[in-house]
Amino acid sequence: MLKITKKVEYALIAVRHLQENKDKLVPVAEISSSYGIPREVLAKTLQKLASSNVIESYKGPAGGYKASDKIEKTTLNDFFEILEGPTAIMDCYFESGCDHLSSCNIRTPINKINDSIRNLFDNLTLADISQ
Amino acid sequence: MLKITKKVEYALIAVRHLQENKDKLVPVAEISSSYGIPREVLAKTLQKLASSNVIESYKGPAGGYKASDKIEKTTLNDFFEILEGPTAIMDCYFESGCDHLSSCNIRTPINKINDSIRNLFDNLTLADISQ
DNA sequence: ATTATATACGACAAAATTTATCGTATATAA
DNA sequence: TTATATACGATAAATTTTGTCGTATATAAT
Repeated sequence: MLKITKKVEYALIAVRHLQENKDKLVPVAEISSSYGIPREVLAKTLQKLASSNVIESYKGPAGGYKASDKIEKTTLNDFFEILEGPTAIMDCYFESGCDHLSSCNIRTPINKINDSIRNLFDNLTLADISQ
Repeated sequence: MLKITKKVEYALIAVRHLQENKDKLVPVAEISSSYGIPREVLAKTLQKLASSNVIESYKGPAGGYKASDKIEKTTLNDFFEILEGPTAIMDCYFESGCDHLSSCNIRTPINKINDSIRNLFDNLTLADISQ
């Protein structure tokens, strides 16, 4: 439990690779083959980061991705939410539809844990964890 | 991702129930039926907490569980690890056997995130999140 | 002693989620 | 026009989580 997904793992690998290759456009295939990541999975992941402007995409031959200016200041919370949706240790924190709400005795604990984690990830940027 | 498991959810519910019923021994069936939790799953979960002395167990008729003295001071990290093993956002943090270690470029980020989460959970007790 | 009730524990099945693959469309530099 | 790269939805495979079943052990009450 409390694991990150492969998507996020791949995204972190890609981001670091882009940060280390700021001078050029890097195609998905380069990252995919360098680290043994399935190409299509990585491609979709980078598409999400691109549509949120964490990275920039360029189509066509000699195209690829590059880190955007925004990348350093992106918080872990934003990064995770771009890829996986709202950060929450239980779905009921965001979704409705719990049958047991009236008898639920862990609302306070769950909220406290959630808030602590969100606070942590809101205050850690991609730059912070790279050093 | 970063979800807690049902096991942990059930354990939290049970712990809170025991804390609210310190005057008696509570059998699994009581908690199981009160909150709609599968009996066997809850039973195994409570067995783990009992063998780690977070709660105390008593067999036989009129037996059941009760909160131990230790319960208030138990950290979230200990609580989670009793139920789920080591806290880590990626398996490679504890296990060996990664094929890509040499080309791994996210060791530092993964370690930083992990350490931050562990630090958070080491400094939050069951008492802290209940208030 | 016997019985009823409760915890203890391992093996396995079902369900849900994550991960990977496939097919097609679109943009663009050469 | 062609080759190369991103964009995106549908579906299949793999893994993990969740739940069930069967059996053993302890103990209070009769």
